[in-house]
Amino acid sequence: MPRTETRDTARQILEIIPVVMRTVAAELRSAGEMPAPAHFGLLTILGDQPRTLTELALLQGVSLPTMSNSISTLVQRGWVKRSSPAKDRRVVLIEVTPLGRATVERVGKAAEAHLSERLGTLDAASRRRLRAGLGVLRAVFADAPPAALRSSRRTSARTPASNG
Amino acid sequence: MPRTETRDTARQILEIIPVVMRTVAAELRSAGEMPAPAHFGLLTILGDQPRTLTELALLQGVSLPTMSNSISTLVQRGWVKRSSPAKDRRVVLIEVTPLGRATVERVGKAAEAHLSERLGTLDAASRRRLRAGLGVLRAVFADAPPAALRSSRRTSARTPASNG
DNA sequence: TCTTAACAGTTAGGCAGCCTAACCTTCCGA
DNA sequence: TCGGAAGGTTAGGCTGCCTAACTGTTAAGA
Repeated sequence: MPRTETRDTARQILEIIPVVMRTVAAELRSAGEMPAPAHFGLLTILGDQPRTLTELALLQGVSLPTMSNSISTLVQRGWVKRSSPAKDRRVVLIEVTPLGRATVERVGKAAEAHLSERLGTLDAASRRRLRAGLGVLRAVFADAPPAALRSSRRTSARTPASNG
Repeated sequence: MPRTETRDTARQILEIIPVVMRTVAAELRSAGEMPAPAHFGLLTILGDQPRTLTELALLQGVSLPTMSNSISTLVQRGWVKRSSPAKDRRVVLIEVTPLGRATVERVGKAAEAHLSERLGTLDAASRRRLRAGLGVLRAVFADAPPAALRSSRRTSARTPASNG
């Protein structure tokens, strides 16, 4: 990609993502008993299979303490539960509860309701572009975490360059 | 759009946006003296023309106190300055400083550098899809703020349905 | 076996963005 | 002139994110 095009894309991301984030967060807040946007992906990941804290931190790109605190919040609300396999008592396995599954479903519906208002004005082509673009974003930022799964932790689970 | 398609899009947004947000935030943090992601759009808006606090809050979809605090931060760093027009001394006009402009430029370059690594693996078609999708996101979330510019404030600058 | 290093997670402390409630100042219309 | 409306700021609180420091568990080597 030409340099200027990359620059432009970078600026677009910087301008738009925070706005989307705020909007989504506000809508979830207003919908009552909902997971924070940062926790929704977590519940979705856990919907597939139980995971350890370290795996989750790597997958989401946050530090271990942050993930530990996030999970504590989700546990408090009854959406996931911790368990320690007898095999290796250091690790903590996180599983989603039935209530957690129901909540993901509920959030999906609420988000759909809010979003359908906004998406209503779009033509079919724009909706297709939106979905395609989200797919690329996922590929770039979620499916291919920078240096995850082989970072050296103890300096956080992030890529070295990302440390504050 | 069919109901299930909207639902799916909503979930995609809920899963991906926070990850992108974290990644971008981490990269800006690691780059040193940079505006928070939430402040970048602000500087960009002010690059066009000076604005009042209320305008900025409406455009960005945040409450007036939040905008006031954000601006205080930017003032402290020397990126914008407050001024009161003699015409109406209630209002506060915010202008970007030369340093602020330079910073926007610097952030653009830093973001480009980080992003180009990630975007490097994409083929031309994917890059096009990414840009197109960002354009739609902007149209949906930024260019058409829900009920802004005609909300009744004192209950915040947000749309009534968005209040916590 | 015993000691030590590596590993998984938690706790403590701190920063930033977001919110509502309450407040101050300025403007304007009756 | 006086009271309400309008533009901002301050105070207090929540959450997510971080690093540093700590606890408990496992594994490896003398």
